[in-house]
Order: sequence, then structure tokens, then C-alpha cells
Amino acid sequence: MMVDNLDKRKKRILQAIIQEHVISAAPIGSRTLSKKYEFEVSPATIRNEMSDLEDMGFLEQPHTSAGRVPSDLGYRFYVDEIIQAPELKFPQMLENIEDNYRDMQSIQDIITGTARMLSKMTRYTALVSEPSIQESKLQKVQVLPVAGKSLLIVMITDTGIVHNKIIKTEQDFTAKKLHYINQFLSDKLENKELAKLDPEYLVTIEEQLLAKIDISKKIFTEIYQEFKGINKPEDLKVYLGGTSYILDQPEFNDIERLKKVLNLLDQEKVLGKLINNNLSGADLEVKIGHENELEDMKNCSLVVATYHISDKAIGKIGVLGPTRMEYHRVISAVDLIADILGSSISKVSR
Amino acid sequence: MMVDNLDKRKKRILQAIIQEHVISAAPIGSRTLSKKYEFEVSPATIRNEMSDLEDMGFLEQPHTSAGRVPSDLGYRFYVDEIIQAPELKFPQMLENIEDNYRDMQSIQDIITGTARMLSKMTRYTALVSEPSIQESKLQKVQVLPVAGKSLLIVMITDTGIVHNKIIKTEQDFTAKKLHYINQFLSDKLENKELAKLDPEYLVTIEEQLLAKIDISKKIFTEIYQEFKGINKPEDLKVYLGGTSYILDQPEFNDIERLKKVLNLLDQEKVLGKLINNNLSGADLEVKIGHENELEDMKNCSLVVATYHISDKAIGKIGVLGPTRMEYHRVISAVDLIADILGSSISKVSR
DNA sequence: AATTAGCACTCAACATTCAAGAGTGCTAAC
DNA sequence: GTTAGCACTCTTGAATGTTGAGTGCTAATT
Repeated sequence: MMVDNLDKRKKRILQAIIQEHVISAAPIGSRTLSKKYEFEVSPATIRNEMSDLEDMGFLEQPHTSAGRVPSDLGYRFYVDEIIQAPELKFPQMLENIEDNYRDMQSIQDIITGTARMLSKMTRYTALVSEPSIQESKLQKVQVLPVAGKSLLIVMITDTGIVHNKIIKTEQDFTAKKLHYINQFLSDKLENKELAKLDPEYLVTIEEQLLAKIDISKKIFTEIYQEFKGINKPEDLKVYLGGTSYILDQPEFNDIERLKKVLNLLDQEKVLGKLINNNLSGADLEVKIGHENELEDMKNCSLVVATYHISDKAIGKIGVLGPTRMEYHRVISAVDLIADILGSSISKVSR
Repeated sequence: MMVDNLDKRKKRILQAIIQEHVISAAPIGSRTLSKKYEFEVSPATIRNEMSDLEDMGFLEQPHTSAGRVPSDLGYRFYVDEIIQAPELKFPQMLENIEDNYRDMQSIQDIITGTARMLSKMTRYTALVSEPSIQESKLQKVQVLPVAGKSLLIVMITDTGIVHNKIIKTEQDFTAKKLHYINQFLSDKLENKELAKLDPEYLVTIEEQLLAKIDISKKIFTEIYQEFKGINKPEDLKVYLGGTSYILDQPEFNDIERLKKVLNLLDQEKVLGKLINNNLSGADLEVKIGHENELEDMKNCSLVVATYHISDKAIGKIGVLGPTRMEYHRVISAVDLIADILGSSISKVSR
């Protein structure tokens, strides 16, 4: 889209402006820059360079006699071209983090704990989606009788995630009948990848089962519903941590802006779509300002990473902050935590 | 604490001030009052009454030449003595509400949906706690084998709540052994009230089981852990709806105040304690301003109701708003929704 | 004895003005 | 290509004045 090879000096100036702006949240002028950084040139030269960078779209000027502010494109260039290796590995924190994970007994604990931790590390709002099972295989299906005439269906995936659902029926089930149903469902469903359980197949086996034994059609319909819902990214629960960190950002001192973002965070479905829309995509994605589809997020950036269980992409974690975000630090953190999260889940779940 | 019998006129004035203040969020003066309401007396008289009400602690004056604002005590009096029957029953909404509930398939859906709905109805932030099982009985306990050497323990209460947990073991289990374990656990645990499963009893039956069959001690420890954790009110998940409604309240235009409240809402444990601290207490509680134990809530009021499954108190729902809250409307709504929630859960769960 | 008109006084809120400071762009010199 | 110098722009914050809602008190009225 653009000459993506800035000369050395322009790069350094852009980086310096971003660095300063991330700290101060204010426009940066040429004098400030030349005082704080050891450019070997005068403010006037810097001024010229800044003017060039603005022409190229990397900087913006809030009003005539103000300093410059990085544009979304400026941040994009910074993220793509300037940030080096994810050097800071939070080494001092690492032990602490792993300690925290040791106490977590259930997947729920782990996910909410991760959200809290990630937000604490980054000082931005963290989002953690529950594991998706769409790419997993069914490892076990079992129907249990419950008092009354209800049945409990328990499903376990090869990634160790347990789903269950109570369904009401109008008939009693003998142990024998249940045993048959269980056997049947195991044969037909276990080791199938959930995403590939298409409606036709389900209808076929439904008919088979109905032909064999006397069972109300409703049961299968409910099981079927359950499978159908499992794939939608927007239905995955998303857990938040550190919502109140948003308030630390001066750009959200404006109540109207703040409201837009908090509104977003209220809508779980929107968050689900936002973060889970591309489960098998890149392991790390950064969406800067207007790059987000939602208008209300044009002042925000989102850093999303994928977490895995035995190399299978299973869910997403993310950090939401102002476009003026400490990308370097956040990317390292998200990356690190995604790793730990994946292995922690697989530890408790199988 | 105080002459709690105000004469008729004082009551009317207090009520009018509260009514106006709830709308305007500003101090109310004697002139405004006499213009908008048909008191048959002059502003000067109202002024004298207001001065009296201030002396009694029901009103406060932000500064000398401002109007009056209701104090926490004033609201308390209003809630206790002035609010009449919960007249508004949201009749036009009722159908709509029940429609919404019909679509909800799982307890999760119901709870998050309730939070959303309650916040929409009241236009304040809603809190819904997941059902507690501490007063429930175990209806069914079952251990299922999972690939590898893990076991899945499934527990169902008589209130229809399902809990499950995967535990890892170091041994294989034959079908026979599993059957024995299941039989044993059923005998010993089913129909026991969870709150009464004390450590000693658990230790006793643990020894019995260990004596009978060769099973690693660890399994029982994990089951035991699970039961132990079940009782703590602060560990119950609390779901939020309408967090962003807080921003509509002018009292939270002050970022510092806002931060305090949002911080609270971030901390699930605190919310759990807050709302679940008194499960078997009154069915409806109103905590006004400083009546809340938490300093950070001194500008907030909390209306909490208990929801039931077959007459057993099982969880709480609540609404959090500024002390300047529409108590009448909120109380009706919380009351109504608590009812519907209870019956909806029991519908899907058994 | 309760009520009310009248009045002086108070205080927040808003608008206006002003000066300071940071920054720019341009030009001409280096 | 770089820089000093300079006129110009624009925000920010402090200072000041004005307005209006509200009070409390006193003395007159019912």
C-alpha cells in the first residue's frame, strides 16, 4: 500500500514518537523529542521528518499547532516492522504465574484465573474464551438415568472437555434399554469429529435408533440440538478480567467513548464473535483501531492469541486496550499466557 | 433510632423530594417542590419542614445555599414506610419475559439471560448467582471411565444441578470395579444433604471403600475436595448484566467513583460474598448506601432477592444502582424475576 | 400557634477574558 | 541536506464576573 521501507532515521523517529505517546497519551512535538532522545539533528530537521511521516500516513496532527500522534497505520507499521523479538518474557513473573495455575482445579477456575492474571500482567482488559470443541473428537457419550423421567447426557471430547445436558422424556427406561442406547450412541458417535457431525448423518442414525427400539423422537432431537449449537463461535462463553483497567486510560475519560466500549464488553455474543471468529487462523493477531470491524472499537486495539491442546487450536485469549497500547509488552504476555493456558487445561482435563 | 412517625405532610414532602431527586439527580429546593406538587402551603412552610427533616437525618444539604438531597436514612424510611404494595407488576412485559425464558435450554443460558433481562428491565446493573447446592441432596453420583486412566465423577442434586469433575488416577479400572465403586458411592452418598457431608463421615466411608477394594487413596481425596468447596458462598459464580448502565448514572460521571464500583464488579469473589452471604435470610433485602459493608459501595444500593426451587432457597439475584435508585420499580422487578428464575431452572433441570 | 411574604445572603455553574506555553511551517542562511 | 529565527496558531488553565436557585431569618398575617 505504501513505501514500506522508511529510512533508518524515520523509523527511529516513528518509534520514539510511539514510545513517548504510549507514556504520555499526548501529542509529541519535535522539541520534546530532540530533548529526550539523542538524535544528532536539530528539532527543525525532526520537524521535517515528522511532516514527511504525516504525509505517508503514519502520524496525525490533532490540530495545527499541536505535536504529532501516531495513526493506526503508524502503529501497524510499528507492530509489523519495528517490534523485535518478544524479548521480555516476564521471567520474574513466570514462577508466580505457574504457582497460580497449580491451585486451579477446574477448567472454569483456570479460565477465570487466566483472565484475571492476563489483565494484571498487562494492565489492560483481558478476554478468555472457553475452549471450543468444534475441532475435537467425541471421546465418550453416555446417557445416565436421573430421577423422574429425565436423562442426563454426558459428552467428553478427546481434549477432555465435558458437556452435559438434562433432557426430559415421557417414558421410563429399563437398564437394558439404556444400555442399548449407550452402546448405540458410542458406536455411532464416538471418535467422530464434532464439526463433521452433519445434520444428515444425525438424521440417519436417528432413524436407525428409532427403528431398533421404542424411544421417543424428542430425545434425539435434543441431542441433535446440542450438537448443532456447539459450533458457533459467538456462543462460546467469554470471560473478562480487569474491566476496570479501561478507566486508567486517559482516552476513556470521555464518558461517551467509555460507554461504547463497556457496552461491548456487556455483550457476550459480540465478544464471542470478535475473538473466536477465526479459530484456525494465525496464532497471533493484532487488530489496531479501525482495523476492527466494529465502529465502537475504533479507539481500541485487540491482541489475540490462540491456545492449543495437543497442537489442536482450541480457543482464544485476548487483550483489549486503547490503540495507544504497549504492543510489545502485551504481545509477549498474550503469547506466553496462551501457551501456559493450553497446557494447564490439558493437565486438569485428562 | 428515631421518631419513626412523621406527620402526614412531612411524609409527603420526603416522598416528593425523593421522587424528584430520583429523576433529576440534583438537590431539590422548596420552590421547585411547591411548583410541581400541590402542597397547599407556601415554599416558606415547606422550607421549615425540610429543615426539620434535615434535623431528623432524612435529608442532607450539599452546601449552604443548595436544595436538599435524601440521605441514606431518608431512603431507608422511604423503602420501609412509604413504598406501598409492589403495584407495578410489569404486566405488559410479562409475556415477553416468559417468551424469552422459553428459548433457554441450559441453566447457563437461563442465568446469563436472567442477568441480561433484569438489567434491561431496571436499567441498572444486574447480578445473578448460580444456584448453590449446599442445601440440596445428592440425587445421584456416578463415576465414568474416561480414556487414559482418568475418571469422570458426575453428581446430580435433587434440585437438578449437575456437577462434574475429571480426576486422574494411576490405575486401570475394570468394569466390575467401577460398578462396585458406583454402587458403593450411591449407597453412602445419595440422598444426603450436601451441607451435612462432614469431613468425619467422608473419612469413614473412605476407609470403608479402601478396605473393600484396591483403589488409590487419591481418588477419594479429590471427591472430598470437591464436596468441601461446594459450600462457600464466595465461590459461587456470579453473572453480570448491564454493567454499562452504571455509566448512565450521573453520580458516576466522576471517574474515581466509577472505578471503585467497576473494580468491585471485576472481583467475582467479592460479589459472591456480597450477594450470597445470607442464603437462607429474608427473601428480599435492600442495602442502602453505607448499609453495605464495603466502603466502595457507599454510593450504591443493592436490592437482593432469593430464588427457590421447590421452596428451597437456592440462589440470589440482585440489582446494583446508585443510592438514588428507583426502589419501587426495582423491588418489583427483582421480586418478579426471582420467581420466574426459580421455576425456569427447575423446568430445564428435571 | 402556624403560616407566609419579604429580603439579604450564599454558592455553584457558566461564560468571558487573558496570559503562558508548546508547537508548527516557512524562509533564508549555513 | 540542515538549521536558526521568527511569526503565527491553538490549547490550557487561571482569574474574574454574572446569573439564578436556594436558604434562613424576621416580622406581619391568619
